[in-house]
Amino acid sequence: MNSQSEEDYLKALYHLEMDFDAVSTNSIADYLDMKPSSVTDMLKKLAEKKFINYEKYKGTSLTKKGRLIALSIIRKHRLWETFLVEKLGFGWDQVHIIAEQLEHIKSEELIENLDNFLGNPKYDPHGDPIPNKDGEIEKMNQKLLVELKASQKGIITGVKKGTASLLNYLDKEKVKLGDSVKVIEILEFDGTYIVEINKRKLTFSEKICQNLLLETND
Amino acid sequence: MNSQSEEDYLKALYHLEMDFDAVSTNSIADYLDMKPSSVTDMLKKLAEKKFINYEKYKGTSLTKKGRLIALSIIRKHRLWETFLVEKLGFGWDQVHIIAEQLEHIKSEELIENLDNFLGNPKYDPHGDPIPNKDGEIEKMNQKLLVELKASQKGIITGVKKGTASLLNYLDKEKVKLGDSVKVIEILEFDGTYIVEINKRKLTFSEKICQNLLLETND
DNA sequence: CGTAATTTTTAGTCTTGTCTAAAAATATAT
DNA sequence: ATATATTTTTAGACAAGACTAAAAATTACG
Ligand SMILES: [Mn+2]
Ligand SMILES: [Mn+2]
Ligand SMILES: [Mn+2]
Ligand SMILES: [Mn+2]
Repeated sequence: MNSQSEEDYLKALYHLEMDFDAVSTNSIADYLDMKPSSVTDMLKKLAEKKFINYEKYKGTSLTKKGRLIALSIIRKHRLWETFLVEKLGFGWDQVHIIAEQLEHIKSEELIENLDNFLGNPKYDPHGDPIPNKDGEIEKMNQKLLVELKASQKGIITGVKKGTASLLNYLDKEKVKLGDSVKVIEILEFDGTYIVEINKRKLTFSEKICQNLLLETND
Repeated sequence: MNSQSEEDYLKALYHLEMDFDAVSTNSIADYLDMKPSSVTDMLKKLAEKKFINYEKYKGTSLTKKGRLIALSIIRKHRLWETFLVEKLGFGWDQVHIIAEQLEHIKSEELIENLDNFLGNPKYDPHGDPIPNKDGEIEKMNQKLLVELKASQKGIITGVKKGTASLLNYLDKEKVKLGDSVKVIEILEFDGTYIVEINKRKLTFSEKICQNLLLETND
């Protein structure tokens, strides 16, 4: 069984991976309002348990195992928030702190019964999608890279149909699904994108940008 | 704010004070499945906070302050149990462990809203009275079935602690909380009770009679 | 490039809540 | 009443999870 603290770290990791390219020790410390040294200690523990990929000084990312745990906590959090608003009459702005505690209650059956009681809601009171019990979560905003403007970010989720060769190209460039992309600059005269992936600057033609799918957070 | 552990100790103290006159270090250790030395440590801390009266080697008792905290935890415990049974469809015997966690969620407003949502119930699914928010709790005229003599009557209000399996048995026999019981005959040689419930004759072993709680009118 | 600034990790401390082993106090029984 | 048994407390250890201060690695800049 994972501790409350471990669960909060994994959840933080999940949210930070959405918003920023690299998840740094300091960003976690900021997010959780803790000191970076405390974060380092916990990262070691989570790496030991194979919940994250962690290399000293190199930042960190969730493993599949870790992501599933994070999603199960987020599922609980959002179901409880829904309960608090729909059934107990709380305002949408009051429920987060309480759900922060309720999300750690241990009982598979409890959360499935709660889900059914609430009528298997798809979204929480803040409009965020509720992951299902297998950790599947609706992709909120799937966009093409070409739709992004300079400084916007996204996570690579796939390519458009009939463009398998693009996958090969990405592979060769060491770009994988799940990698974060940040638009650095868009060249005006031919629509070329300069982007940053894994701290490397890459150049994508307009055609590539028209076929590369991203998940964004707006 | 008190820790989960402190709250569990205070609740244990409250329950033990009901059943026994003096609350010994060992009885608390037994109840909470901990070592007596750990209990001593915690008793010092609770005494420091003025939640208990404690003198080395002399046993302990709750102060008014401590009793109020214990009752507020018991209130939460029983309201959550009621929620789990009434709204989420859990059985009597499944809810205690989950409520053991839920009772520690911190939010005054949460518990008041839950109380209203449930229609301000007076009793939990085990027939135990729910304290109000001022820590007032109904004192029941409760007896064990084994204390009744032939021809006496009572209303089933619950079972003693740690006898969840008895609840299952009663369920199977279609015996519910609130049912009236009349003692028809007590077999002398093994203490078996023949009782009438809902116009049906049932046979209860002595052990069952030692664990079945009734409300009587004397 | 080389130095300065920043980030991250290490080393060591603290608190909470548990434990074991042993000592001290109290209770029981001859 | 004294010896024995039981209960309770003390002393010391440990794990989790936080912190501070300082060292080490990385990144940024002149
Ligand atoms: Mn939380
Ligand atoms: Mn939400
Ligand atoms: Mn509890
Ligand atoms: Mn109960």
